[in-house]
Amino acid sequence: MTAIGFEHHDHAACVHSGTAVAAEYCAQQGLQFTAQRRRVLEILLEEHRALGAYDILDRLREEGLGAQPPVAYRALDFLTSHGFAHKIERLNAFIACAHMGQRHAPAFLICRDCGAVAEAYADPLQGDLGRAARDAGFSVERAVIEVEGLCPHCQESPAK
Amino acid sequence: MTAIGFEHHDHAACVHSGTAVAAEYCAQQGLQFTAQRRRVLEILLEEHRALGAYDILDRLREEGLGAQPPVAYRALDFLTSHGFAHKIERLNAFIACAHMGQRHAPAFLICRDCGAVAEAYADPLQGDLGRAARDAGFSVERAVIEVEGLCPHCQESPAK
DNA sequence: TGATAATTGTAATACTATAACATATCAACC
DNA sequence: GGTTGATATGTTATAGTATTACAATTATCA
Repeated sequence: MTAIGFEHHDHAACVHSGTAVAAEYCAQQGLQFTAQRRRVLEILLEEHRALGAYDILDRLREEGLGAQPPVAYRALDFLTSHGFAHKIERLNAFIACAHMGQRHAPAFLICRDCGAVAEAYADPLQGDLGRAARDAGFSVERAVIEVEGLCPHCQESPAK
Repeated sequence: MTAIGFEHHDHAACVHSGTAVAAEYCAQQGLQFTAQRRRVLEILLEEHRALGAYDILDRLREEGLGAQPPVAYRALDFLTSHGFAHKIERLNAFIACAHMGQRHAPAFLICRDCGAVAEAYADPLQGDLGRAARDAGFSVERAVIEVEGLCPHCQESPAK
């Protein structure tokens, strides 16, 4: 599995397929894929970058889909808890999942110059980290793995 | 290098040696290890857990060392930028460095039950993550690696 | 249809962090 | 020792992120 996020691609297609996968999963699991939740996922897929909860809230407000912070946070909680989106802790921001429907332990590559975020995969139980956890007798449930640096494009021509 | 944080040990000793290492390093580098900065590091070493900036600010206030948020944030910026403390992004909190004076890429094991945090080491350039970064042409400068789960103690007798 | 659970609307507030600018202190040089 | 420029501190105000609490509505299913 390779990182997704720095190369160009067909946005419309990933918005469509992303929401379709989420809708399908919700139908199977008896989850309500409501208009608000769907719209927030669409916004994340359309923007294809990490957005703050208040950026999303602004969009919802414009569209008359909700005006108060809990509206955005609830939808984001739903999406993140079911793996349709992820929170980037380093940025206090959210991004649509790039591997929708696949079980995965996400890791993120964050460009400090242009802000682009790519989603990769990294098993937290492998390598140094897994060894340290086992040595400490720590049972791993979830991992936040976020790497900062420069994306290929910004190494050549800095955005700022 | 093994994780430090879940086992008991001599606090007074680590407060003393931690500040000594920081003081020595600052002297060598021509950095000002001021009373405020020293005190914040001492507080972090004494508590030996992740503290929010405002927890620290409360302590400083009690001691008459500063009453406004920038006081705490500035000291924490100094300490984190020189490796004497680390920010735990997942918790929006700060913890004293457990490997003071050693060059290292820290990783953290966070117990979701009791809140204890252990510091481990994990080279972000190894394993899946390093491979994904290289494949994407991404140059890594810094990594946030924070694992959540249960510490050995809370696996046996949950704190909550 | 009625009971129950899940979702949404809304106001208020808590928590986290920074900008901006004035004052004070330090370090280095004359 | 005093001047100067850089660094650090004091303080006010504000920006940005997130949650609590409770009322109203909508969905689900017996």
